[in-house]
Amino acid sequence: MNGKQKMDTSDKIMMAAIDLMAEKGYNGVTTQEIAEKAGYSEKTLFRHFKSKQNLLESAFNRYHYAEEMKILFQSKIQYDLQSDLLMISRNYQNIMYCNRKLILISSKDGGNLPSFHERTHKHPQQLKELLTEYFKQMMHKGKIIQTDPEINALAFIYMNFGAAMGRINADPMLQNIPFEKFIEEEVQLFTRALLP
Amino acid sequence: MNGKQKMDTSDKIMMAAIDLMAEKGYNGVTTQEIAEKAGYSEKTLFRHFKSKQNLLESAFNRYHYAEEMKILFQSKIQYDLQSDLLMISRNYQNIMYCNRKLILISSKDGGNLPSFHERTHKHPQQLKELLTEYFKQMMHKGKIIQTDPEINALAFIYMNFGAAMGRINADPMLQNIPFEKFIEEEVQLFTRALLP
DNA sequence: TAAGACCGTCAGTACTTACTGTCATTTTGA
DNA sequence: TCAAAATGACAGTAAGTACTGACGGTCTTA
Repeated sequence: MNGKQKMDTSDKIMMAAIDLMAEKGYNGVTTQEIAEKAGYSEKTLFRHFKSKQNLLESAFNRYHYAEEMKILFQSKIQYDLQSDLLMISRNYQNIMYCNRKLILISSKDGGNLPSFHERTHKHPQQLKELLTEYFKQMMHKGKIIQTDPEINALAFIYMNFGAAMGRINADPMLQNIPFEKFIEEEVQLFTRALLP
Repeated sequence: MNGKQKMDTSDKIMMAAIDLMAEKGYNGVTTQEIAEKAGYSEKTLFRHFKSKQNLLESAFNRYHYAEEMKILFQSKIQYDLQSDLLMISRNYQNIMYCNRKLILISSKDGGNLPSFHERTHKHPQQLKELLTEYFKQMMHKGKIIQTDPEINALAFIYMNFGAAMGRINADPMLQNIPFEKFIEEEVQLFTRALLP
């Protein structure tokens, strides 16, 4: 097989699948529709993927963007509250935006597709632990006030999660505000709340 | 028709439909399954609802809990930041929790079901406007610092939205923390950030 | 030019599923 | 106790859908 040619076809089909499934859900889209959107016949779709489920799994593996938060924490933390939170928030939002369509599919059909939910819920858990540990250290250094570090981490994550979902769903509430500005102000709000 | 008896049957079927659709999505559940879960035959389901779509719409109308945020603001605001935010947050979380299954259905199949997305996105928009206006007034009274009231409103809503989604999806991150405590701390964090 | 990789068309299979019709049975209320 | 209402059992229809097989065409490459 040529490789390049086949890769192009597979890619087009996978992207079409992601687009349509993000919009209408796994069960809301037919293999016929996916093939048509990709510009191929349904037969070709099944020549490249052995089943509809296999198509989704392949697409997920191919286009799932995962950045290791742990490395980020180890390498870029400066123990300056504002710049650290800004760095974390920007990276989180970047990951969420890169994976936005997979996130939509996961939120629609996560219950049905087995390995899906697991992989989309491992990262947040890790982030919470890293962030909790970070707040603990900052408290120990006397750089932030004494508060529950776990709850602070949760609040920060949930605020970022809410904003990410708003952006993904094109929330009209966000229309008038540049997203980057929202992130900066959100971080500043947190900073004011936690600085001694 | 008796009315009472039929209402019981209809209710059971609607609740079964909501339960299953919240779990597996509109297209992931069959009328057969719904009827069985409700304890009736599929035929009876179609005697009470003319179609699957009609069943969902009826269930939505019957069980959609809508509290007027506007009235809440008009009657219960005291212009004390901490108690006001706590009241707003508790009410918001209450509405989200009452509608949790409908919210799940809406997030899965909102794209397909026409009138759905509209009705689940009108309230947040109104809340944002009320909250923005509230922060403006608080700034004018000198009770909070000078910041962008719209962004503050957004941040507060998104943090609450994120937490609500976490609770709805039984997020393991929330396991160790009583939800009410999280709400209180979250409000306190906001209060510290905005008080002069 | 010949072989092979890739694709389209079309017909078709097997299964699911929303929805209906018929008739008998049970439940309910006056 | 009787009539009406509600339900179940079962068979069946029509449409949709994932997936396959057979054949022929086109394009690249050696």
